[in-house]
Amino acid sequence: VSIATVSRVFNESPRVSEKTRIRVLEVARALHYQPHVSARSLANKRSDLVLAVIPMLTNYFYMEVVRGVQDSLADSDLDLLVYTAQAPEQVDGQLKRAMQRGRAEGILLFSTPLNESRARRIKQGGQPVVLVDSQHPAFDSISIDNKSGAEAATEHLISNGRKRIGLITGNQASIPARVRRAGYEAALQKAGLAVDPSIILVSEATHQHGYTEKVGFASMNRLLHMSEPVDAVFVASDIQALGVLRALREAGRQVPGDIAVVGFDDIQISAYVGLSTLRQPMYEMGRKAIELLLRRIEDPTLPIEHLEFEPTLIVRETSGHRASLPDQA
Amino acid sequence: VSIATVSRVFNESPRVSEKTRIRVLEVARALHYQPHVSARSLANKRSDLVLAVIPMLTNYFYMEVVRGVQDSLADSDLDLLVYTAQAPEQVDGQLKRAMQRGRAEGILLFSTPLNESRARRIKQGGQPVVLVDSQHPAFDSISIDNKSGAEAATEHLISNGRKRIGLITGNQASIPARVRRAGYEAALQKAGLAVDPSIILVSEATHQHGYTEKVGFASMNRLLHMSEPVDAVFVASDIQALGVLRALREAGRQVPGDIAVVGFDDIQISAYVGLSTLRQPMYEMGRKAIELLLRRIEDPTLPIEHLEFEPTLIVRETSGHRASLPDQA
DNA sequence: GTGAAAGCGCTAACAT
DNA sequence: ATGTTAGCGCTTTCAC
Repeated sequence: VSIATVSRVFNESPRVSEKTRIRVLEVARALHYQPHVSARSLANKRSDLVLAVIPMLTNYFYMEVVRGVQDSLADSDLDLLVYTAQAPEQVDGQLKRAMQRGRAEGILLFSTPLNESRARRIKQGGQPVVLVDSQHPAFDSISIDNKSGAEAATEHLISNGRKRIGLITGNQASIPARVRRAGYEAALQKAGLAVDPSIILVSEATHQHGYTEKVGFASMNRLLHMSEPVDAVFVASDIQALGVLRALREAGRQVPGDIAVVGFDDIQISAYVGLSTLRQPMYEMGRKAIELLLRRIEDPTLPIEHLEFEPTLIVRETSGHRASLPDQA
Repeated sequence: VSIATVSRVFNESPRVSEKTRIRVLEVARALHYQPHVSARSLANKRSDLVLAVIPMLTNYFYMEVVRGVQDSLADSDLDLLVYTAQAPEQVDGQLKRAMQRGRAEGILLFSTPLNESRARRIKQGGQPVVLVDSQHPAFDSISIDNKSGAEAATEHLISNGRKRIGLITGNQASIPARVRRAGYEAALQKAGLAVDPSIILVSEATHQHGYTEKVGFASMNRLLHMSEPVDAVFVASDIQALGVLRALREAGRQVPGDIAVVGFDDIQISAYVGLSTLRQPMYEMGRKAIELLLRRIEDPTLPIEHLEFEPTLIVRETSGHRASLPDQA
């Protein structure tokens, strides 16, 4: 019963005889011995910890991503330390806290646009970082192709025979909001349809970047009171789309008869209300994020990688396939 | 520029002159010096970590509780380590992993019924543990009063003038499922109504203890095909209630006209579909859980505390107040 | 294959 | 008010 030997046993060193190995293990169990994590990590210079900095964990999108993260992590001996904010403004604080803890194997940073100062601070930490749902040239990232998603949504509505398609989206301070708008406009132009700014409703709200049920409700009502009515709306987020549907219901409009609606995100509720939308492969993104992070931890010299997932169009009741007239745009 | 002094500065010891304090801080910042967490915690014998073992983090209930937990933690200097399972069977594994990490300040164990062997193993760990959404005499716990909630739901239906109230609940292996049933029966008896086993539908499913949309759908259909129809259903979980509502819709029944429905949990979707239900104060439970844990950490000799929250009835559209006939039961 | 000993970066008691 | 020193519990050369 030595001491270095015990260490060797617990680290599965081959340089220990089967006999003593078993003996040590037995005694350890009898004594309820547990190697001390901090001491290990001090001697090792590794922490077995992955940090996740998440705005609004309470969001279905993040939950699902975290589920993927956890599943991936389960195969390794890494544990997950979660820092959540209640609002984007708090992200910086949580990030600082996470970086202070330092010495984590790596950090997953969710949905946080990186300006140069932020990027520099993070680089300085010297820890591997993977960006989830945002991008920056200096870091590995996992994101989704918002533009092509928005295009797909809009094209779907066009091929449904819709002629006047409105857009309801979030605050243009949000990058996804801008990109989704770009995709919408691109699809219209590709189809030779006019882009009419009067039916593009961009939220001015800062709370949640305007991605709320309320904003959707109000925006749809504005759209309804316009002289030249729309026959479809692409709503850049499902949560807003819920408000849109409520406005339509209260106004007595048929969906998709009078007006078709397509959202974005495929949050959990969407399936229940029959909302057509674009699904992001959230779980897969979580798995991939850890994969990227582990790869980077193993070899920090690897070239930076940007993975972009394609959202997939889910057609439900709010945008049923219309008896399509021959398309003579 | 000493060394112990630096330590003192970072631990805000009063025994250091303002002058050197500032000088140390400056140099530290210039050098990007960060105290090493593992070394601290080794010397300190404290880890600044709280562990949470959660089955199915991806569940709205847990998310909300975790939100409360995180908010409470934000005021302290503790961080949250999350262990999630994908299924109750995995909880043991995750719990073991959590206990192995050991040396956490404390553990929050969610929704995990403790048999004696499990309880003993946990006690052995010697760490403060707070049970959330379960109970055991040997540990502090936070739970909700399922019985009185179920009673409230049933009484609400009775006072609505409903005469024949069915019950749809989960697998009786689940304690909440059993307790909610007991509450339902108690309320009926109190009102002098008969308890009819033929309209009490208990799920046999093991997956999620039968708390799924599918099970709700199937159960309601069975209820619909009985000779003596019900005029109300108390569904012991909102997720099942969603299935119930779908079954009703597909059968062309009016809600609450023909049949009233009350769920339990108040998951996020419930507000959108107008489901009457019982809300658990999830966020508050999270905050309280940390409060209890911190108290216990500070003074392990404190008497064990069991906090029981009352769920509150939320009346929405699926159980509108009927023009109530004079109650002459 | 096993033990002795140095050291990981910090804290805390002690000394000054 | 500051420096010196002995651990905290482990890993890891380096001997044997």
